[in-house]
Amino acid sequence: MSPVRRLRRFRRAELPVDTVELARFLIGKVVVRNLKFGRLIGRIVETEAYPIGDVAGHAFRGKTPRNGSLFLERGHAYVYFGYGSSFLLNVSSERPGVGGGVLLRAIEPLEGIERMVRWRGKTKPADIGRGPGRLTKAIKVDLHQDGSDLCAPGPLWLGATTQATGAIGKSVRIGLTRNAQRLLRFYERGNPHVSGPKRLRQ
DNA sequence: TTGGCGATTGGCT
DNA sequence: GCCAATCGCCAAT
Repeated sequence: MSPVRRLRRFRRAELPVDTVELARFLIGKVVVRNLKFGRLIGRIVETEAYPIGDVAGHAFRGKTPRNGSLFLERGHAYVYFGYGSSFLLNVSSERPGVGGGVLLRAIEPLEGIERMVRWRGKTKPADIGRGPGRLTKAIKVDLHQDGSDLCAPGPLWLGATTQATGAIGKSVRIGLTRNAQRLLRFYERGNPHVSGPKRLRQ
């Protein structure tokens, strides 16, 4: 864990206009959650791309009330409730009207760790933001944030610090049955906050 | 109207 | 590592 230096929010123009490129780009960047009590910051260490035409993606069958945020211009939040238990946070990733998203699968806590631990309950430090459902629980994200602009000042946004990013690994995505063979998962190699089995973390 | 299933988690072996 | 819990979505009835 290291102090957060020279934190700045992204302008939308800085985000790649392509789902897979954005998924890779976001490794090592940070997600900032502003709450009444203060600020929570997590460093993104694992993502998955759900590009245009991907049968495993929620945008595949077209726009519905549930997945509408995936069709917003890149840099908006798409949050959904999965498996009857967890909220999952995505970043919309294509042009307006085109469906695509990047799932944020894991963060390394940088700021507000005590608060994250309180909301997560009893857990190992490495597990605070390790997994997409744990991540949202740690930074208090739910359906209220669905559709919000992550490139605007406000309760939830994406940014960068000066901290260097380690080697980036690439693998199959986790937990899929359809279209499971494509290498669309990105992660910082060896980072203990990355989810999945050991072979998918190194 | 209904049944199967999923971008998961936590507890137990 | 395995498995049950949990519930909204959607395709098929």
